[in-house]
Amino acid sequence: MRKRATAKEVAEAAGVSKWTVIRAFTPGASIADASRQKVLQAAEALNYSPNLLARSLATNITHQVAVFVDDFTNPHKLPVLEMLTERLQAEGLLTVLININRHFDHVHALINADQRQFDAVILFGTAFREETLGDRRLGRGLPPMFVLARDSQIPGVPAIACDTEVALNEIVEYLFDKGYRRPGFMTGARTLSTALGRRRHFANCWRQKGIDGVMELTAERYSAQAGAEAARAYLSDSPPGSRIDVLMCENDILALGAMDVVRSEFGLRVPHDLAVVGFDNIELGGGPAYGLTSYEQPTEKMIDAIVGMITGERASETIAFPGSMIRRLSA
Amino acid sequence: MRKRATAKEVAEAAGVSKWTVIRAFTPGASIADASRQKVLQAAEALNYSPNLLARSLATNITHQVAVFVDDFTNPHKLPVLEMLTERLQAEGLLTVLININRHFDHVHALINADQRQFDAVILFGTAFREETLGDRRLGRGLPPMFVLARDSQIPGVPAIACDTEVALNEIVEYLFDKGYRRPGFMTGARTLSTALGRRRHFANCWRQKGIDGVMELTAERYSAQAGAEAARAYLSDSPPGSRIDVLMCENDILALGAMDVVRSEFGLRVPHDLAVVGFDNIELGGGPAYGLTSYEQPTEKMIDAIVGMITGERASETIAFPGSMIRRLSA
DNA sequence: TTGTAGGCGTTATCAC
DNA sequence: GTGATAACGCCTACAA
Repeated sequence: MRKRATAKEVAEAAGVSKWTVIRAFTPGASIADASRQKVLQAAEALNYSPNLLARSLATNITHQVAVFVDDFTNPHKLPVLEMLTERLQAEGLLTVLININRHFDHVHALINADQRQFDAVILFGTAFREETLGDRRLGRGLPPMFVLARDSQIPGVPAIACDTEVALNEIVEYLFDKGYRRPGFMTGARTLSTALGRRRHFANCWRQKGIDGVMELTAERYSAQAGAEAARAYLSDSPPGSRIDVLMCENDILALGAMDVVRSEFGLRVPHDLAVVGFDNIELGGGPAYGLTSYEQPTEKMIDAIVGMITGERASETIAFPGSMIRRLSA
Repeated sequence: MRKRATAKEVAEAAGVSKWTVIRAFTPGASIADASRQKVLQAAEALNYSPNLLARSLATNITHQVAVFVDDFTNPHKLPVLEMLTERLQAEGLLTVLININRHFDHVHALINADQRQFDAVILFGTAFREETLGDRRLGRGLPPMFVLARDSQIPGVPAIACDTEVALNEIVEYLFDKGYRRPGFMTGARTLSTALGRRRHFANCWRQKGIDGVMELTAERYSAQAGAEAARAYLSDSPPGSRIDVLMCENDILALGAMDVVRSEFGLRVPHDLAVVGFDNIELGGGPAYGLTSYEQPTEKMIDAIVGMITGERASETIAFPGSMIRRLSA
């Protein structure tokens, strides 16, 4: 059976009151050195350490942050999670990773996060409509929320993301300079607004170059396989002469799947017959097997910002940072 | 300010005692239907839901499981995390993802997990020596621990993993049948026992085939880049005639990095000049760009087992499940 | 510097 | 079926 020593027990062993024990474990509390030593010694002997659960109940601070994730197929999530957990831990915050799926939806997760008194909720690459919240109002009951690596659909919920407008401008500028004139854009279908927003913006950039009409490819999910299927469907339907000459994909994992099909199944050369561009700059896209031209999100800045907002060192507001274009051989 | 309604407030609003409110939210409690309705109505109005923090303090059950991870470079971690969180959530358990690194080591994390009263700790792909525990004894104070996807170094801590003995036998059998005779094995250096154990077992299998001596390559970490460096170092030092003819890597990500170097920098054909085998069967290894022969861990069984042990539906004991060989073109 | 009351929001258990 | 008392282990405030 699990049985932890309590402050009371330590107090008895040390011959002081339990409040003195508490003080010994409270940085900056006024306590005599002699008492502190006695307490620490007794605590050591009893293997005592404060019960953070009880502390949280009393202080209303859990030092836990929920991170909602609904897409585990993009390898890019992993390094971001690594950095995020590290920074949060450096601030004394632990990360509760919550898998949003069919059986456990946003509302469910949010109610849970509320009941557990998490200090904050991060929507990492996921979002929901304002209506989803129903009657529950932000600011009362619900923990502060933030959207990471995506735009926010919910008024009052700040989004910390890469500046996609700047990114797409830079990408299109680059592609135009390279001489590409028949662009296509592949989205992962799942979400409406974000993906469609990006696609629309991509199209706008081309329009400013005098090029109207961006071919639209739609993958079923965000995975290499889905990217492959979408590329296959497109190439099967389009005769060689009428095809796009550059395909921008919403993220790298789609791009790699598409590239597989382009090269292996249709024998096309990348970038000569069809150029491919991704987004995220995942490690495997950078190797010689793909040499994928991509765009790197300013992950570090984004995480610094969101952690600062959670700790209160920084004002909570929507903000977008510029990333950097990664030029390789695929486009 | 966050302010949640309490059972007491609901009680006043509903004109009952707070214990009746609690009963209304306790499945299977004896309460009159009329009272329950009154309570639920009042709760609805006040937006009340039970405070799980207080409940945990009183019951000594947090419904939270800590998952320790110290390597975020292997993309294979992501789908496993997805399945693990989903299964845990299905059992009403949330996952606290803890990043073990220089600034936050196992001991630190374990003390924290203890203080927060987590129901269990999963060491996912990571482990430490028994000595690390110091004086703290298992079974008293510390939450129950499990090692996932790796062997356990700690007596009393069960490991749930893929049966590497069976796996390596099958792999070597396959390679031998294919005609390979000069094997090499690449480990990620970091950990001693597990990696070295695998390498030793790999060597044993070959010895049974009458082949002594397995070339040993050592990567600095588990990443494509580290795998590439290790392969580069080896190939640079070994003249063509004396080289191994098959390279088994401890995981896919090392294998992909190695394959990049083998093909692009040294112009060798895979598998003709040098065959490559990985472990984990990550999505990107399966595409035409690599066609990596690999070995798939029985993730689902492993997770079912560990979740069963945590919930107590299953006896806690070390167990290894056989996986399945994935034959592709790289070997 | 130290001790005391009272409270945080539940649950367990017993009396009515 | 319902109410009440005593925990759970800590923290904040105030008093000594």
